[in-house]
Amino acid sequence: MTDFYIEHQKILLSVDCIIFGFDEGQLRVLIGKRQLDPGRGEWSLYGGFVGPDESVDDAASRTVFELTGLRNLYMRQVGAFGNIDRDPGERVVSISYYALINVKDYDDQLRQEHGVEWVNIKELPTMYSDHRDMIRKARKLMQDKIRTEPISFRLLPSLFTLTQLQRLYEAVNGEAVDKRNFRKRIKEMEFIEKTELIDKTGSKRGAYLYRFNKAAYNEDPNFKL
Amino acid sequence: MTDFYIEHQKILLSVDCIIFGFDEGQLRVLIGKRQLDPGRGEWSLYGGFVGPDESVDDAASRTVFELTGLRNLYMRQVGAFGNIDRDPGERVVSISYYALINVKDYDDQLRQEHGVEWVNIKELPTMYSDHRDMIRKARKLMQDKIRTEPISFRLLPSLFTLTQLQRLYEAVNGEAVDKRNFRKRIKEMEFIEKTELIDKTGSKRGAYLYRFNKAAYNEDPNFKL
DNA sequence: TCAAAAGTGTTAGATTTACACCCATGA
DNA sequence: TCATGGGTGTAAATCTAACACTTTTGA
Repeated sequence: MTDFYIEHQKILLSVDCIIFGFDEGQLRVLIGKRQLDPGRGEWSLYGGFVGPDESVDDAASRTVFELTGLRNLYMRQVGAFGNIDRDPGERVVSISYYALINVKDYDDQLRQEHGVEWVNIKELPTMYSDHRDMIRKARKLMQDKIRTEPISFRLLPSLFTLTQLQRLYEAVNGEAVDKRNFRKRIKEMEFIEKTELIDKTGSKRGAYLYRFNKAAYNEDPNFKL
Repeated sequence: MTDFYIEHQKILLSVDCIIFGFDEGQLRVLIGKRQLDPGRGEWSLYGGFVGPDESVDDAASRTVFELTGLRNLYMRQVGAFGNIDRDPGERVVSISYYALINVKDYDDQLRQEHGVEWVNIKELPTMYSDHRDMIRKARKLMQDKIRTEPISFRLLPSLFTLTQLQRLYEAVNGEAVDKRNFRKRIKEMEFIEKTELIDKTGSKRGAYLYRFNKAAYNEDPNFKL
């Protein structure tokens, strides 16, 4: 490879991952105490550096896989964060991504090994560098997406009740919605299929379980909430 | 500065700028023939490298200033483009930004000196590397923003007619809108002020000129189109 | 038997869309 | 005088938001 741009300086590139999960009616993010200097001990996102032989997207996927053991998650880029002094150690430009996971898919032992915790998005602590900005922006992007694309199901088990789905929307958007109006809109989307299965964990009476039919969605992708 | 992250490799970081303008009823982008190898002669966005002593945002502003001589433009990050082989010369990760300018503010001689042209967004040629993807994504982001924030005025002279404003929306969104309905919505926004001035360049009868009152907007920022 | 969550329709109000004609002027 | 773009209102249709009671069942 020729050095076409030899006169320009290179910069350290990292990725930081905002892992969203939904549990106990709350939207949560995986964060942990930073384990290296500088900033050791501060609350931080999980991240990594971009290697010379991987795309930035791949670096993000790899990092999320290291942390969660999960692949093929819904992931989107949040943006590049490039202030000069954003990293107290050295100039590092970071590109952050958010990912959606079903918390039940995440092995709790693996979580503990990485020293990360599920923190309610409404109760974020002070965080290292610009990580709080990253989370704020990721949340905003995710909110916008979840209204127009059927990605909410990535945060739920493959079978879910309508109440679970509603609670998820409420947690993401930060406000309660009317149960009847919500269900009315869900009924119009044929790719959200009612099964004959009943979930009895959430109530005595039990609630029907629904599933997202991806093939049906692809045939008639009209999603709006 | 200590080398905390010494084991990691650095990467060349560039910025690429999508400059949007509105002229003759068309949404246009500034592009030029690439003047350096590799890819010399291919249609390309104007870009630059991120220096060690500037933030990525600053690098983008600087690059846009080099090209246009304009500062304090409305600029937003489009995202990081980080495929390994996106640059045929060497590994370069690029962060793209879009900017909105009033074409009349851009000195045409400066334009020619840089060898860039205003190209209709609907008639983009084949472009260098992933620049077309950048433009597509920038346009999408801009479309979303222009519905909810009063940034359209950045693409127009400070005095404009309602027909100009309407044509701009039509060009950005790619579809015609009803004149009466459009004007009805404009009238509801008090920060779009009618002046007593008449523009006679667009018609024999002449049309009232309007202006965007930023202070009034800040007091009651309810914009929606 | 009662507490707790599941499930179900209607109506008023607000918003959006469709639509057609007269006006002023310069060429 | 006529071609061109400027300017204006109303009504139907659609969408949104508000609202309350019955059901089931385990404790």
